[in-house]
Amino acid sequence: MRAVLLSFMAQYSAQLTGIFVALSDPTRRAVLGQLGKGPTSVTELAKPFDMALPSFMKHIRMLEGSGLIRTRKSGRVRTCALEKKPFAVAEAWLSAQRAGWEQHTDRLEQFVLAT
Amino acid sequence: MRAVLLSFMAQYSAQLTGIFVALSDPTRRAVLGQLGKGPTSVTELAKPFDMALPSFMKHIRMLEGSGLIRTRKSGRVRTCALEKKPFAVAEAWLSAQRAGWEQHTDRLEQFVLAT
DNA sequence: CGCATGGTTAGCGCAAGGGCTAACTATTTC
DNA sequence: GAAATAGTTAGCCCTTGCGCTAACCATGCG
Repeated sequence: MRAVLLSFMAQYSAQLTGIFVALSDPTRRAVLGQLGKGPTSVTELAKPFDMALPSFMKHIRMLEGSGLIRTRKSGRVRTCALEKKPFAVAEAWLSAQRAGWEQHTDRLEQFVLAT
Repeated sequence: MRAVLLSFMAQYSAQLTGIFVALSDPTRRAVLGQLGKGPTSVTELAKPFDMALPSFMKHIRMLEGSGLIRTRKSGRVRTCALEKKPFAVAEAWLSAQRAGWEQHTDRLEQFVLAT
């Protein structure tokens, strides 16, 4: 029961870590901004950046690994699309922090914030 | 004029990078959660973590470097306190993304998101 | 004064991040 | 079928992140 909660927390924390790591690079943030306009192929996405394709692909893989984008290959072209849920996860953590500033009363919340 | 905007964008992007890097570590997130309850000394903050002090201090320095906390030493004890503005910066970027999903019309916004 | 407490500095080790080139595979397209 | 296009794989380099120990101030207290 408590073990279940702890395991949930561990996964949640790992997911948060992945998301924030992904967001911590300007190239990846720019890619996300671009994908906000709609699904795009890798080569198309890479165009604005002065970077070799393999390097760029690492960013794509990292974005996909964190769940921030979804990717599908049809024919020889891989198309990337935004995945919106992880953004909500990040926003939720931030607003949980904010919530913590105001009231320091809820014990479960304290446990969550502290883990 | 345009150069000014570009320079602003560069700093903004660097700040965002710093913030997300800082948030991408579980220990640092936990510290922030703790600091939500009020200012705390380094040793006090370090207690829950099975980590040597110098290692822990690196996290503190990184949090301070990103602007997420403020730090002041009086006597032999260094006290850390939350700095709330950077949280707003992160939230602003996330909500700008969200805004980008809905309408792709504002040209300045596109420029901002893409940089 | 002398010792405990709270940080700090220096240096070391390992893993991961972010970039590259070279070479290769798998589709289209002409 | 040959050549261009779109990714992929492998391997290398260098920097940074995150942990450690050992040794060193600096302050507070008995």
